[in-house]
Formats: sequence, structure tokens, C-alpha cells
Amino acid sequence: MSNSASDVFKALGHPARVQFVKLLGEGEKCVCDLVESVDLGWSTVSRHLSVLKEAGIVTDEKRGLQVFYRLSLPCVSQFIACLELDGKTVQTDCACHSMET
Amino acid sequence: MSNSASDVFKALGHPARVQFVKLLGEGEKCVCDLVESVDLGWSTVSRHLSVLKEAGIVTDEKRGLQVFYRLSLPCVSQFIACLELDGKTVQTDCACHSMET
DNA sequence: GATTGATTTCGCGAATATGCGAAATAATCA
DNA sequence: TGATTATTTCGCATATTCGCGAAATCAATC
Repeated sequence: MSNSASDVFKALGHPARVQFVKLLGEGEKCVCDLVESVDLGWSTVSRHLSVLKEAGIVTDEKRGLQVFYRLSLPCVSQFIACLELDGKTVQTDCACHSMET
Repeated sequence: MSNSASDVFKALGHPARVQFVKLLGEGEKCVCDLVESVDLGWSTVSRHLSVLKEAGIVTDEKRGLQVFYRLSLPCVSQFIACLELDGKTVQTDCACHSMET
């Protein structure tokens, strides 16, 4: 009955949040970078990030004045790439839950 | 801007729909099977299935009186299994978009 | 200690999703 | 043809999500 997978999916069910995960796939970013990448206000972006955080998809760390976000569920970023191959190709490999602490 | 990946995620962002995808991972099922697997009325289940269909995650086929659903995006079912390993294990492989027509 | 800069929280109205029962379809059978 | 079974569509009420601007935090600096 308890379906934590659906919480992860729900958290990813918004274009801005997918966009953030894609960017974070390149490495950590501060909120300012993420705000720039999307046509939304700071408060809205912040809320989207907290949704991703609650779902366990990202973590944040405050350094100085800025807050940096990074992917904590790297397989999500790979799965997105996978979806965007759009039915054409057969797949490589999927490193769900890579072994970071 | 157009983020079809987020449409797939949004479609999966409900426990019943994840449940259906998991069952369909075992093979095709008629709507009656899916209704049984969940505590919701027929009309609700039917709507959930149409959400999955619109997102390209399942296809349906009518045979006689019954409608059968099957996964059209098998990697989704694998990704769910992957998520449910819950951070413990390193991953096998992810057959996104297997080569059915 | 007051100010500045980066980010989050709050409260709101508007849009969307959810679940239901009733009615509509569609295929089969008598 | 009319009844039966399986499923979908519709309309409604409730609940959740979205995006915004204003106000609140919080760390660094003056």
C-alpha cells in the first residue's frame, strides 16, 4: 500500500523540477543558477527545490551566503536521459543508488 | 521547454498508477484485474489507466468484452524496482525502450 | 549592532487532480 | 432485438498544486 516510488515520481512531475534534476546531473549548483535556468521567481524555485528534497532526490548544503543543491539519487538523472532517447535506442546501464554515503 | 519526461513522471505520481505499472510488469492484465488490486471504483481506475495511456506508458487492446493493458515503456517498471531497492544496492541494467515495435 | 545579499516561508487566488455514482458505449449472448 | 457484462465518459465536490509578492531568516560584512 505505501508507495514511496510514487512520491519520487510526483516530485518529478513538473517541468521545472525535471530541469533542475538535469542540471544537477552535471554537478552541484547554487539556487541562483537554478533560478536562472527557468522562468520562475525565487520563491517558486525554492518551493520546487523543497519538493525535490522531501522526496529524497536532492540534498542541500549552505556554504556562506549560498545554498548548494546536489543530486542524491543519481539514477533519476539517468532515467530522464533514458526517457528522452524517445523510443529509439536500446539501453546502456542504470546506476541506481550509486555508492555515495 | 517542452518536457515530455515530466509528463511521464506526472503520470506515475499516484500510488494506484505505480501499482498498475508494477502489475503490468508481470504481463498484460485486464481492467478487472487492476481494479481488484486497488481500493478504488471502476470509473476511477479507468481514468488512471487513461492517464498512463496518454503518457505513453501503457497501451490497451480490446479483446471480446475485456480491455487488456500492457506496458509500452518497460524501463519504467525496472526503474520502480530500482527505486524500491531503497539505497542499498548498486544496479544491474536498465532496458529502457526495449525493441518492441 | 545595523545592513546587505541569498534564500525560504507564508498566504493568497487560480488551475489542476482525485474519487464517486450515474449514464453512455460496446461486444456478446439469448 | 433485448439483456448482460466490461469498460469509459461525464459532472460534481473536495483536495492539492502552482506561481506570486511580501515578509521572515540567516550568514557575512560594515
